[in-house]
Amino acid sequence: MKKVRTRFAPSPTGALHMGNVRAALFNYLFAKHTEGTFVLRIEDTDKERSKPEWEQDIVDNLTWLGLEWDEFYRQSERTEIYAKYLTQLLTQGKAYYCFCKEEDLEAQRQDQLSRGVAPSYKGTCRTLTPKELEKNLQEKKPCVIRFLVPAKIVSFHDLIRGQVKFDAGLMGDIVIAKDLTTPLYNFSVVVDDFEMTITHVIRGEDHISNTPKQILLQEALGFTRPAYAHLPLVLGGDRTKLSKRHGDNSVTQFRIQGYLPEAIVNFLVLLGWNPGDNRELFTLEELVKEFSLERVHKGGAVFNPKRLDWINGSYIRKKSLKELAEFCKPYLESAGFDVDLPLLEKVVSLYQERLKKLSEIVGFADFFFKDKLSYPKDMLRWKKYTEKDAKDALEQCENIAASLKADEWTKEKLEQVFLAKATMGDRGYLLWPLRVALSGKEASAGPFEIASVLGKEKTVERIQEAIQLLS
RNA sequence: GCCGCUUUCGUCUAGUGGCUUAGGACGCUUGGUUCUCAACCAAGAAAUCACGGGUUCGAUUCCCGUAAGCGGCACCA
Repeated sequence: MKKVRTRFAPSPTGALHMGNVRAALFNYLFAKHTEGTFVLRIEDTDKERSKPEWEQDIVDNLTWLGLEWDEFYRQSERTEIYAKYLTQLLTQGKAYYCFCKEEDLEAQRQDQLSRGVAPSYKGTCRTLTPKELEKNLQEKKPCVIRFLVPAKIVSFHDLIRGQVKFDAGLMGDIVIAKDLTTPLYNFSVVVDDFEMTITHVIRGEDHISNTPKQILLQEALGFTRPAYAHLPLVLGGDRTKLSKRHGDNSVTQFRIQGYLPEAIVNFLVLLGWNPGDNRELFTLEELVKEFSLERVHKGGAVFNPKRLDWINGSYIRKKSLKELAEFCKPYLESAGFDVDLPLLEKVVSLYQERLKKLSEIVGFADFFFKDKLSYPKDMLRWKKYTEKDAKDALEQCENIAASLKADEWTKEKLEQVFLAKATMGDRGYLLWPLRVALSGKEASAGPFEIASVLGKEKTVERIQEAIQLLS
């Protein structure tokens, strides 16, 4: 059997977004599943809209996600190849120059639309005589190159959808290039997929109506036809195609918020695919082993951020403390804290199971890095107890803390000693004010956990500050 | 408007004619644990399988319509 070759072909006209990544991922998985080749092809034929920084964004994020490509191409570097095939079509009479003005075309389109006909080019320049053509070219009239679309029914087998049929007679002669050195999407794709011997074209469903155009072009050029698989769309909450309207869905944005690459991959693969059993969590390697196009869905899937959070949280819980500390460090630093890694490891151990995304570490654990805490006095009071009770509890804490030796300063020992020595109604009587005094928050890790990380000196200091607040 | 695709709990989905009183996960609710928040455990609510008609002894599963939704209809990709 022929070796599988797939490609991910983004255009660098914007940041890589989640919809793109899902397409990239499925191409990657399908190729790697059969030990095939995964090609990254930058489709930068649109000179105005393509920008190097967007290409960089694509490259960086794919790398970060672990979707490494085996071959890399840039369409802007392949103009001679397109020119060659363009000339071929022109000389064979399968393509022709069109001198129609854009505004005329637009008027035509509007007219067709209002009459309820499918808008398509009528083929005015198809019948230009050689003399007219010569004259127009000599006068350097603005023109484009159109493909003479044969009026026939095009049908193809889609690996996900089965047989799909289109009537090419309805689409009119499409523009395939602005000139010999400026090919357009539908043309460059066909040439490249052939030249790069792509065996499987796996792309979003939004390309399904481009497929017949590309097939006709292949036939005109004498190319072989790759297999097609059109993926269901990734949708926003309103069930329309995921786009800027739904907010910033760039990979970079998710990365900044502290989503892990393995979580993004795991989340995305489950949008339109499943292994057929109840498993939910997969590594990229497992996915490579399990993936198959047969199990890909037909219907679009809504991007559900809550589910991403859950998956991300479960990956965060799998990280070692060392890794997690390193991941969290930049967030605290950009919040203005000086971060010592060994300390951070301890801090992170308290919050590992609470984090849904790395950026949350700042809101959870900032109090470990602050010199002075600030919180309302009333926060120290717990439920039925009074401020006086809180003060009493804290004074007991101060005494107990002061009595402990430095080498006894562990979570277990602290808990044991505090609970044994203090006189209290219920645990909350002591634990709530102590926890608030140490963290300045209504929700946090337990007071003894915090104290063990904070150390004796800082713990006593914060207890005293709380007492003062209550005095 | 035309062409195409799609349709199982709010969401992601299992399900390939009887094993289904339609299963799992996220989210949600309640309880356990508990000083709080998470995590964890347990329980619960949540889908007349879009609708109508066939085929069949029997349809979520097969066929045909209808509806709705979405996608495409560029000198963007």
